[in-house]
Amino acid sequence: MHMLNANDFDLALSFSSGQPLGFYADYRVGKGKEFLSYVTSKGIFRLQCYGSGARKKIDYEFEGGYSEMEARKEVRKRLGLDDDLKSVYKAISTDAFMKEAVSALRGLRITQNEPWETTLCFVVSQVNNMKRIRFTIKNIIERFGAYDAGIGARLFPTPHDVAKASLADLRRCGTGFRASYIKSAATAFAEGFDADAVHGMNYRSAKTEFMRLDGVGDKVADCILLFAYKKLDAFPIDVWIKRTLEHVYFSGHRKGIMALHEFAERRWDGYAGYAQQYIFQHARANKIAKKEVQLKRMFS
DNA sequence: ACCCAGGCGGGCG
DNA sequence: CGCCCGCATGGG
Repeated sequence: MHMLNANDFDLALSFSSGQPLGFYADYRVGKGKEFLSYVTSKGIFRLQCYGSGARKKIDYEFEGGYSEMEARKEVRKRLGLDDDLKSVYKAISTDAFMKEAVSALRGLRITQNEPWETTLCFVVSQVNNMKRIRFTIKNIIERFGAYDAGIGARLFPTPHDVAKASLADLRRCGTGFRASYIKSAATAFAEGFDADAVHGMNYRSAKTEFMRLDGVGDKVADCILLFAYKKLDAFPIDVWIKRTLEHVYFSGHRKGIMALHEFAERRWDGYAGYAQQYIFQHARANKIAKKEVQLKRMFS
C-alpha cells in the first residue's frame, strides 16, 4: 500500500460530477473512508481516501504494467492532485454566483483520463443521462475488455477491441444511435489517429483535430480536451451550461454557442474549463435555471 | 401520451 | 452562419 497527500481534494464531488472517472470507476463509502477502484487499459487501481482538509490522505495499490513511479504519477494525474486550486479559485471567483459555486464545491478537481477512454465516454454521453452512460460504459468494458487472469478483472477495452466489434454487439451495450460513432472513433484510434500528438497542440488546433472524428462535435471535443488533455481553456457547453449562463449572465435571453464560448474565454481566461465544471455541478445540484425553463414552456 | 437526457450530422435557406 | 430534424432508449 502506497500513500499520497491530497490537500483540498473531494473524491465524492470529483467522482460524481460527470467526469470519465465517474463513468467507469466504482465508488463506495464505509468506516470513515472512501473507496475508489478503476481499470485502465493496462491494469487496475484501488484507492482509499480519508482525513480532511490539509490532512487528506490517499492510500493506493495497483496491479498491471506500471512501475512504482508510473503508478504514483498516474494517481496524481488522474485525480488532478497537482492543480493549484488557490490560483484556480482566484481566477474563476469573478462574481457572486461563482463564489457561491466555489464555496459549495471546494475540493472538486478536474481529473485527467486517457484520451481513448475519454473519447468513448463522451461520445456515449450525447443526449444521454448519467445513469445510462455508466450502464453503457460498464457494458462495453464487460463485453469487449480483455480478461486479465492475474488481476481477475476485465481491463478497459483498447480501440482495437472496440473497432472489431459489430454494430449489433455495440447496440447490445445500450449505445443506441451512437454505435456507429463509437465504431468509427475506435477505428480511427486503432488505425493511426495520433492521440499523443495532441498533447503538444494548442487548444484550437487540438479541437480541430478531434472534431474531424465522426460523432465528435463542439461539445464532445471540448470534453476530451478538458478531461483527457487538461486543456483548461476548453469550455464544454451542454444544455445545463447554456441555460445557466443565459440565466445568470444574460437575464434569461437566448445566446448562441459561439457567443457563449467568447463570453467564457474573456471572463475566465485560461481557466474556463474549471469554471465550467463548477457551473455544471452547481447548476445541477440546485436545479438552477431548470424550473424557469419549465415555467416558460407552460406559458408559451 | 409527452418530455428529457453532458449532441451530432445533414439538409435547407 | 443560423435553424430544424432524426437519431435509440429508459426514466420521470
